[in-house]
Amino acid sequence: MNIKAEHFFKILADLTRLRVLVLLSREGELCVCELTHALGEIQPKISRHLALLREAEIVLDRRQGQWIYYRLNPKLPDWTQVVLTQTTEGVAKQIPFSRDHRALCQMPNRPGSACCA
Amino acid sequence: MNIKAEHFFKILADLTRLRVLVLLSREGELCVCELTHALGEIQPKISRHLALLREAEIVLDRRQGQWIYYRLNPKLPDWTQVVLTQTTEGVAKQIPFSRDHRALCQMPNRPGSACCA
DNA sequence: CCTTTATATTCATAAAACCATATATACTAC
DNA sequence: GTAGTATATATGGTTTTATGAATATAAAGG
Repeated sequence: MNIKAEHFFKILADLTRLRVLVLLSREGELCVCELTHALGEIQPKISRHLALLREAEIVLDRRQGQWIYYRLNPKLPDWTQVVLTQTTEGVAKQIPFSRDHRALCQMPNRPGSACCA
Repeated sequence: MNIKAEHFFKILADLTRLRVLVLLSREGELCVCELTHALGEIQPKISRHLALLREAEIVLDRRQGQWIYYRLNPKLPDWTQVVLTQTTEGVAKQIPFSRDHRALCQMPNRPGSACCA
């Protein structure tokens, strides 16, 4: 696959999308309602940003019943994978990224009742 | 030093700034007229983007006579350094980055008469 | 002083990005 | 079928960002 560096960074240049990517990187796969709860944002906002990530082929989605699960695209070019990994590690302990993770773990009635490590 | 991930990526999310950073990463230090020639852009445009990079503390500048030389800030956080390095390696052979480097090497009357490897 | 060269900044405009609200679609269960 | 939940998209407004053109500043050399 092919992604222009400029476009790749444009996608990362928004706090909401960055928070989504950091969470997906830590958790592997999350549905829209989990992301909405973790970030404390309204659902259309999350969906719009997920659409941008999906169009850029940075994330993949799959439907399971009424839920749609998103995950990082494993076929990203090597250098973008390193960039994403480094970014995730670099900011995971900072606000608001650490708070997002905590909120996710405390989400009630989480579909699939997944549990954060 | 302290730079927010979101802001860092906003800075990288512009093709002109990315070209400047890739060149600086390869060459170490370049003055404004070298960057202007290498990218084939008008001088105010380059200066404006350099100002943004300088304000974000991603690059440092030093005056030498009538020239002002720019270089990457060595005190960037580790993760941003890795990101920059990976980006540079990832795009160095692609257009327009490869072309910028060639244009720089072919610049006539280059101050300091530096020579690209 | 004046001229030339290098660099920075200001200004007005145009394009892009983000947002909240409202609405539409899709699935599930009855 | 209807109701409820999950997700997506469309609309209109506001803010941000990039741009070219013009102008300003600073150094060097007469």
